[in-house]
Amino acid sequence: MQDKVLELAIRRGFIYPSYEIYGGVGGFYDYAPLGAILKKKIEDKWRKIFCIEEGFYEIHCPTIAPEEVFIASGHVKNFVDPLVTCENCRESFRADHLIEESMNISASNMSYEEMSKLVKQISCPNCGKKAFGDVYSYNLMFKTAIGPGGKRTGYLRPETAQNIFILFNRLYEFSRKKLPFGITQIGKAYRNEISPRQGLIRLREFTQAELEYFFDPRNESIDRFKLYENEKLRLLTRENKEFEITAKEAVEKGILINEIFGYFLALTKRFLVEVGIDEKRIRFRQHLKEELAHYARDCWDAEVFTERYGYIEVVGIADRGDYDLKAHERHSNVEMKAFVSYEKPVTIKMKVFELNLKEIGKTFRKKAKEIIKELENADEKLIEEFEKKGFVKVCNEVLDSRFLKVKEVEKKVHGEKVVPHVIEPSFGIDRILYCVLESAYRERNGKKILSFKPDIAPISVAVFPLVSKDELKDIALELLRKIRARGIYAIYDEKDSIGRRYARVDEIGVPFAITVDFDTLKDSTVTVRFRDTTEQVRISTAEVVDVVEELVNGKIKFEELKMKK
RNA sequence: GCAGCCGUAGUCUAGCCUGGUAGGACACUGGCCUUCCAAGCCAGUGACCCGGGUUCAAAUCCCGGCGGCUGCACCA
Repeated sequence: MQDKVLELAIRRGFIYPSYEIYGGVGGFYDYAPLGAILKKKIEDKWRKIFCIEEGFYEIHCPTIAPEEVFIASGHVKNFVDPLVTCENCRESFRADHLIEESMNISASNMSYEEMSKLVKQISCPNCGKKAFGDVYSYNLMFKTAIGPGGKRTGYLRPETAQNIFILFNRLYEFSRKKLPFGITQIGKAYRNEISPRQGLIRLREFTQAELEYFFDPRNESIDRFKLYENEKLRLLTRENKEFEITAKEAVEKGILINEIFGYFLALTKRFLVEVGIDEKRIRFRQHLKEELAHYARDCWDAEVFTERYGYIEVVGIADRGDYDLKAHERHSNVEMKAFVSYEKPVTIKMKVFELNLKEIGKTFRKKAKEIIKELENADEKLIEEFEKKGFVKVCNEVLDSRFLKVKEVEKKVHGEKVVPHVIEPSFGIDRILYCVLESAYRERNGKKILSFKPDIAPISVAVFPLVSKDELKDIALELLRKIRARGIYAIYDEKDSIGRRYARVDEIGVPFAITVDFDTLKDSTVTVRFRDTTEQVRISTAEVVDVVEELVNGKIKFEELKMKK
């Protein structure tokens, strides 16, 4: 049986298992009407915190990419598990783990052939027989073909990040060629999980919200850090120590390697709290060395404690260093660097080759271009060699003083090119949405309530006539129209008793209900009811739309409204 | 991917062993009633996961698939 939260989410239209009429497919969920609004509100909260307030911009890119992208990024090679299956009992194992455990040697750099040989000597931990087949790789990326004929291999992206790295030069230009800058993307990513389970926790198609923060590796401070430096963070370090500490202290003590980590951990916590997750359930866990992704130098996961699944990872904040930009530089032959100016230009004396281009051209013809390039980029070693021997060998040609000589030049250097480093907070929106649902779930007298924050709830307001009579209905419908005109999601219901209608909207987490009753006809006031306490206040029909808008936006709280009245 | 258990309206479930008209509760829809927290009355919609086999006859027995749960394995 499915758990209560998932059951409610499916029954009341937050999510549906996908492709049900054809038997369903594991690892895919539809966002139903209420879930789609909830997801959008969570994403908009993320945009507010990680884009608008930070001055970072969001981009949207294709979800299909040509093979080259993931060859460069390392996903084709590294996004795989070497598996081996016992021919006797059909049990599958990670081949490298098997070898490491039973032979006590490191298998991380072994080829599949080597592993296949070794694995034959190992008894199956399940049935005890030596019956392992060959080691095969299982790549978690979905493969597809671009265009007719299947000539060009493509993959569905396993993370949104690569698109941003590929666009580095464009985005650097857009950012007025200044570090640091941040670019975000909210979009779908795909991983062909071996066994997706646990509802929204492990999906084959999921939504990521990612920020790539590009910075000069020699300057790891971040101005805005002081805004969040006193935020308390619960950390679980690689050494398995768990404690609470302020962001500032964690950086000062070197637990977090720089202010940027401190800043994004604090910002992440703020986001999770603002969508309605209890801060007591949030912790940041540092990845173990062997757990790190192929691109990561360090990584802290934000984990949320759930009743259903225990601690689950909802955010990964990774220091990707210069791994990705360098990888794409190498594979695409496009330079991906930022120019960082020095505070003052530096004058340096250096030796360079002065070339006799005419002579080189005449002598080496077509090869000249290549030779010139080599000599222009010559390093100290080569120049030294020339000074010692009187000639150098470049591109298999010998060049002596007829072609070049050494001269000393003074150069004013204004700065240098650096490959920016990247710190990447990456959010799993679907998992966060589950945490939001679970955090909001309550039971009251046997009735189920989703106690969303007012600005996160999919439907913000319900409007009811106390009983289904025309004179009350007309007023209620007019209020409904006015509320909707403000861009607020509102619903109307006149069926069944008022108590039943309150219960119905409590179950989908509508925070406020307006009821038109017989007093409304006398004094033009209506009641506004708050979901979490069932308390009511009377507000004039003239004011109620403004008041409700403030309540929904969180500008005032219901308790404050109650005090005023 | 392996193993065990499971799959009946929107939900929870009876029926399955022992083959023969699939029953209930809640929810939902229409109507009546109803002056604030799942009231009542009347009427109604709605289901055997898919495919194959056995049989005169399959929700029920058998096989395969799909899906779910649990365990193992995996999870950047």
